[in-house]
Amino acid sequence: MTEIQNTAQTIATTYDARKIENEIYKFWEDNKVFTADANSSKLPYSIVIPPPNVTGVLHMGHALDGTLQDILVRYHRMLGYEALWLPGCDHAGIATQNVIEKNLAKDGLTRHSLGKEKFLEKTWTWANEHKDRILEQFKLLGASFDMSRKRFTLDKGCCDAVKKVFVDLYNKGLIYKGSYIVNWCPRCQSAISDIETNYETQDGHLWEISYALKDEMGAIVIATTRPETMFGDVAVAVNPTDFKYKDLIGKYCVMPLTGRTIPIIADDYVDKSFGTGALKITPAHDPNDFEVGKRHNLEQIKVIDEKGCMMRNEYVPPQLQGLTREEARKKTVEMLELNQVLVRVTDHVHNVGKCQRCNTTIEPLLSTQWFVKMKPLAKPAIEAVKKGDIKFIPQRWEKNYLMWLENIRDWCISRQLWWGHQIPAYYKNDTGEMVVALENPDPANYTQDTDVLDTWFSSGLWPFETMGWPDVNAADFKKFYPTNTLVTGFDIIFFWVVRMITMGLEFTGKAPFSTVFIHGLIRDEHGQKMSKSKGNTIDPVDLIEKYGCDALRFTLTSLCTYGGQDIKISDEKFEYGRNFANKIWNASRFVLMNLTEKSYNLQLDLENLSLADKWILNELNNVIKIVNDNLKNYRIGEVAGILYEFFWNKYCSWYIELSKIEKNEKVLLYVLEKFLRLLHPIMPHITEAIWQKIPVQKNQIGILKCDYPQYCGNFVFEAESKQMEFVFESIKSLRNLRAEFNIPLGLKINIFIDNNEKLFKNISTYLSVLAKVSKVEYTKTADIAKSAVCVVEDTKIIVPLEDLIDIKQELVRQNKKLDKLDNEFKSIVSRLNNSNFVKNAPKEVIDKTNDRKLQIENEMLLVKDIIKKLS
RNA sequence: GGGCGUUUAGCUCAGUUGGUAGAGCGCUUCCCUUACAAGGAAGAUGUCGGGAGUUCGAGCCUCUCAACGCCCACCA
Repeated sequence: MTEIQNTAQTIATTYDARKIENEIYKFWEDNKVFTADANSSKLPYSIVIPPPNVTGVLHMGHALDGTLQDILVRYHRMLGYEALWLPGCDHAGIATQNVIEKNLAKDGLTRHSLGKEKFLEKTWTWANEHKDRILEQFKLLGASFDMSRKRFTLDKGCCDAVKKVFVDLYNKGLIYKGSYIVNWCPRCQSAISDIETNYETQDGHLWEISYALKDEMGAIVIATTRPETMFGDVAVAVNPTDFKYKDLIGKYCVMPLTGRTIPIIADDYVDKSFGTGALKITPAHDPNDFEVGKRHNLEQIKVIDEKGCMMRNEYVPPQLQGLTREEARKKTVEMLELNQVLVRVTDHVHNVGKCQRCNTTIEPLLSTQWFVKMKPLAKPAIEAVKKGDIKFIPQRWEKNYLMWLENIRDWCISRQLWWGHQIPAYYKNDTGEMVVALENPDPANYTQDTDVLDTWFSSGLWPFETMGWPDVNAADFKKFYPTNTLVTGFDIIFFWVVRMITMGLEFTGKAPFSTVFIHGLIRDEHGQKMSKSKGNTIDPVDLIEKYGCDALRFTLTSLCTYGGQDIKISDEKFEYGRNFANKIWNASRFVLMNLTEKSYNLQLDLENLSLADKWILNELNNVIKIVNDNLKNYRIGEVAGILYEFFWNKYCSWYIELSKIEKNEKVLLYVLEKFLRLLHPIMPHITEAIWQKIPVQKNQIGILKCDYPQYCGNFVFEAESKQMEFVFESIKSLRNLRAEFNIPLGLKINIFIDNNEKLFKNISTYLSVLAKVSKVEYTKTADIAKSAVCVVEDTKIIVPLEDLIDIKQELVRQNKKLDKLDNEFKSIVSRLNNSNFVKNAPKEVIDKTNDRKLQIENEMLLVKDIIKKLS
């Protein structure tokens, strides 16, 4: 009895995932094994995390995204790269400010009643408290973060980077300030960008309103979905080719309710067939009208304010002033009706812009904002993908990316919030003269712009601002930038990926990563997006508690497809990973329990390998090759499947079972150890835990630092593998036969074989244990009248059954088999008889078909022979 | 309006250069065989959405139709 056996026997039969996972993660942390060395001579491999919001709690999306990143990082670490996974958080401007404001509202406060200074103080306190929470949760996933490099988008380094980028872009003329129509959220009290606006289909109306012609009889009828904006009208537009209105172009009309006079103009933009063919132009409250207004040098009249209420000015009738947009619409319609200028109302379905953050209806509003000129920045970003400097996986996302960039519009980057990077523009207190600079030129006389930048402005710099940039000599920047792979969901390609690529190319001259690995979104079991309001969320922390982190990781990984399809999950699906973990645990327990001291090393004695040993080594070697190929090509789901299949159905079901009969401890251990390494990136804890228990001299602190297994020519045993497959087929056939004839397990059987005498002699002990065969005899003349027969390739396995056999049943069984063979035979023959097939098909295919034909022919002969003898 | 995706066993889905279909779950029968009942053995189940085409050969390529889903655009 050895010391190790004692140890192994104390291992519980059911895998206690949480206990072991916590121990193992602590072991890694205590030994600081995730800290990357910028001075290492190894090749770098780096990934920056898509920084989760400080407001966030871990959700399934993070779990998937984090697992995939961790797999890549751990794999490359084992391949011998200096691997860095850089963690951090995003300050998440609007999202965070909304959370704080909501908290204030509970106490009846607003940010304005609190004041900017106090509000920011409160927000910082909150952010500091929450900043580490989500990263701590990521650790529950087994994330091999380098926490020594943890970053936050509002830390000093990021602020410096943001300021430098802003100032440089401004000096290059790529940032400008101007009065344009923007998407305004009346609730957030801020401008938002185009992609932060979501459109929602709503039932509405189309109101047709009559505008009287000036100085003559008649009127022109316009159609609008937003009558309340009419007070900002500056023209009525018609299509220049519209016969109906040809004579009115250049004339004037008088607006109802206010009596203001506006011109009738012609513009191609107007669709003759929509509505009445006449369109009111409101440049201050509609993006299209804004463009029309610019073309015709029209005035811009603002009638709705930043809160979404009617303004108090000369254009808005007094009874409407101060009303909300919704109230004003109702009232305007009433007034129009009263004045008998409302010609017609029809139902009309249209799209309404909503704020991505708070779902408030967007007000297109004329406003002075900061913009980034995107066209010049987009050009190199397009090139980088077209040239292949950056590759998307799956590739189809490239099209999406290119189409968006090719049609890109300027990016509104200023937000009227308090929480974020304040814009580094300073205005002279007396003259208002503006200076854009890294620092305030003269704090006594200059005041900084109060706007802050879009959150995505700072996260767009993430891959290099976290590496020490703008100091281009920073060790991390030199070693780990550009990063290798960016892992994220498709939902933030435009928000984030595009910005990182454009900014990275502009400021570092290099693409920030070479591969963008896009995965699907996690959905609930019905395919619905998970959301708190729907109440269909699954909490990854709950899953980890219930099934274990490795189980969660394994299940998620196995559900990933190369096409990056969305992933539907339900609680029960994680039993798959948990069961696998338990299987690994118990198989390892078996191996460790059966190890004797002479096998306390991982060296194989290649001279003394059995058929089974060679088979499993050959299988392992193939798996090693396929797994490496797939990992390199981001086919990670495939890897999970291959490792599961190998371990469960090859190693456990056959090799361990065979080893109970005839054992090669060294091979048993060798294969297990290699398997643990192969699986480690996906299931890091259990593989580490078991590896630590293997009683051999180790030159690494943990499995995470071990080399990843590589294909080796010494372990190619194809012929032996084929033989083993034949053995398995034989055993399976005999088991099947036993089941069909209800032969109790306790009853051993004798068999006769008419071929492969030597092989069967060799494996008689296997047959004895695995198919309960007591005696194997070779004969060409067995009497099969009272026997059941299995035909396995070129061999008849004859099982004399005496009174256990029902001849009729056996005849049915054999005929069924013959039918099956005959079907395949016919199809093969018809193919081979087809001269075009023989002429056109490649030689290998024809050879293979011929081989198969011979094999089937042979089997059919054997089966026919049996049938003849039985009848 | 433009683009993309999906449609394969009862359910959830794989299927990588075209060579007569796979997994997990579920189901049926049997087994607590000393690693594992979160287990073991045996088994059943599919005109691969419809149609046409290319090909010796199509789940896979082309066209077309249908259903569902997503993204972009925003005719007021």
